[in-house]
Amino acid sequence: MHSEKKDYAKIYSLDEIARSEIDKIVAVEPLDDGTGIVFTRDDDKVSSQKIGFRPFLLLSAPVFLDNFSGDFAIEKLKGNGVFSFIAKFADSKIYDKAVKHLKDSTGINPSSPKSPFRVFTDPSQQFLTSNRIRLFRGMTFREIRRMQIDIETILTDGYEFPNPEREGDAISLISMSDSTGWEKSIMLNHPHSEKELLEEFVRTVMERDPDVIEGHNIFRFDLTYIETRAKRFKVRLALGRDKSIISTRPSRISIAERTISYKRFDIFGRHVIDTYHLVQLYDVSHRDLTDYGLKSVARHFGVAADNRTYLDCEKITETFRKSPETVKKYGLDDVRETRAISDILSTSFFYQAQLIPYSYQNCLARGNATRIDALLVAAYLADGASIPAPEGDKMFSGALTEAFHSGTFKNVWHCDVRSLYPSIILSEKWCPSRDYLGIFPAFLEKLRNFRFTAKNAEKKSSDQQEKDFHNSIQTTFKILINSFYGYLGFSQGTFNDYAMAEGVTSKGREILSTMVNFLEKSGAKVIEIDTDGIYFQPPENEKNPEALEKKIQSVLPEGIDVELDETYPSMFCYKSKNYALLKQDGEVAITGAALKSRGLEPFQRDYMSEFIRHLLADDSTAIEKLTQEYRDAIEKRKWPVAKFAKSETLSDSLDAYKRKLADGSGKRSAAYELAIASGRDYRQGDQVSFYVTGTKKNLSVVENSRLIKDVPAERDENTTYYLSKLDELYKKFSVFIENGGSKDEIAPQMTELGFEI
DNA sequence: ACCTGTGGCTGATCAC
DNA sequence: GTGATCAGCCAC
Repeated sequence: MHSEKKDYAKIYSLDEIARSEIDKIVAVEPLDDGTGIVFTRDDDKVSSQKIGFRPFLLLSAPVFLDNFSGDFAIEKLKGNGVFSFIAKFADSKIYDKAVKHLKDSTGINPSSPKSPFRVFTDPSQQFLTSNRIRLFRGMTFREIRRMQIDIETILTDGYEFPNPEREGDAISLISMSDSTGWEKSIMLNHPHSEKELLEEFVRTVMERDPDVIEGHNIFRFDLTYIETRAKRFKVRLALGRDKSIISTRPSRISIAERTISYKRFDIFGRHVIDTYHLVQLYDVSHRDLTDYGLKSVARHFGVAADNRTYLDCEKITETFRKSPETVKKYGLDDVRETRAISDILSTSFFYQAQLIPYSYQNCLARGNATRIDALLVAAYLADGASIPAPEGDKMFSGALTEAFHSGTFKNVWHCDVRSLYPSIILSEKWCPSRDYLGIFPAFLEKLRNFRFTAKNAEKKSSDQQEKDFHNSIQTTFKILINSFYGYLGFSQGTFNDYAMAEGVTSKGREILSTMVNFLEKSGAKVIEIDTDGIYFQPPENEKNPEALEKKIQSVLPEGIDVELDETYPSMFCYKSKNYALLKQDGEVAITGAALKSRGLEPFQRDYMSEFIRHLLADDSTAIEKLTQEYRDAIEKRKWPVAKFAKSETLSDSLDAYKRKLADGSGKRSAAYELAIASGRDYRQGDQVSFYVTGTKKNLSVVENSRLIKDVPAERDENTTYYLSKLDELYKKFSVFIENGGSKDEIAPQMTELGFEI
């Protein structure tokens, strides 16, 4: 056993935030008979126990259930929350009837903001909340058993993409592995038939009895495919811990501005995790992945299998016929990479599930603010306290951001405030207006202290495994801490508080302004600011960053900590939120949508990146040479067409797009039109890569574009169009080329920065 | 059934 | 051509 195990509970005392009456729970399954099953794991042994489950709902007054007959009890909750009565039902059947009764008798939908009753639609949330239990308490990530699966398929001759509905397609291989290092391949013709292959798969899952099943794109591809084939061969996919069949329903996950529809699979007593979702969630905050494919992501995290073979769908069919062993190796590489990616990305969700009353699978599917809400509401109910209703949506202002100067600058320093918004909330001792127990600030403070402990433990630890463990905990708390501010402005947040949200951002603007004013007074040249950070040239006589940090700190309020973390030989500032930095080690870091957006064609991104590199090095000759090279390459079609292809994500389904066009609320878009014309099953969230054809400089892109996969033998990308794009870029950035100095563009005056120090 | 926030830049379409 | 509007992506 690792030492991390025994220390864990003591160091972080998660009980202070949410108690769990039972340890080492790996899954819960509420049933409809007034009980629920709790699965616990002790090393290799999984046990189950039945405990009571009385589904509940909240009411503003008992009168709403006066005419409802059924086995239930109403209790009064303390405090002044609107929902001050809790109705507890004997079982879910009665509960469901009561919900229907409330809807019918009042004509009000419980999800409407003015509803006099509140229901929690997630049964596992109710079960965890009402029984005061949480998943995984007292366990470390390596103690649960996670299985990875991946399938390969055979294509019917003449087809490019797999389709389980086609008679001639088939699963050729199921590759499996788990967190103990166990691996297995089930191959077509080894069990003889595809039916036997599926049966062997079901047997193996039940035998290995994993708590979690993972896969890359497992919802959209692997499980969907397996399900369809199993139906065809009448194989029962009895993968549940109660031998029940895997179930599905349409669901959605929202990741940043995108909402991805997917077919959700649920397995009784287990969790299904898609690393494809994990990868996209990760990319929201990091924005450093080129694409979300398994191989490319594995490379990005440095976990790609050694001597990996790369095969596309058609190749796999052919290769499988000739050399099944090659495909077997390929499949095992896939599950190993999936496991490695999940090791990195799912850990923080595992630890969140120890606090939040959601199943592990739901912890991933729900958003940050929703998870915080579940945590806060559970704490109130655990205390027998009434629950307020969210306040109505209001607009409020955010952070200060501005580029005071544009051009290139030598010797640029950066400072920022550590966790600005959480620090403001804590140092001001602010509390959301309806949080009468003061749980919001109390939890925020605890989480901050836990994180501090975890960071120290990580630093002190010499054992890599222990270091990783503390780092996962640290990251988990960081995510939760940062969600607290956003929660204040969340329209569905039970304790949302727009005035407080505005107070936080306003104080943030004041603090940033104080810093800017101080720096300018000291003789620094402030270049760019955003929310909590400042890029500036230090005062001429200032050589010591640490000394300056102390000076800035001295003008800030108690509890607000500034960090002068880096100095750069040179910076190119383009516009607000768009700049490039030359680091001490020679690396160039580019920030901002205008300079590195994935929406740009690769040739534009590459050109800008090199242009900026030369700009930072003051090398105008290289820029001229670069531009000439690019012109030449475009004219003579020296690059693959992919270099000119835009990749766009379809944020709507094709049907939704058509509907918007039809009712006049939408505009035509090349990506959607091409997706529709292709006849392929494009869905919301899919990527479309296309390039512009034709010969004219100005033309309608919608009417002159082609999918990248349809490039004809005779190249037809519109060189005139792309040359003009290059010219525009050159024009846009060449104004910043100047011999030996910075071209200082218009410097908009600080208008809102009226805080004197 | 699902949902953290605001601020900012750019290119494409479309009405004028 | 020009401005308004929108979608998409990004910073924090």
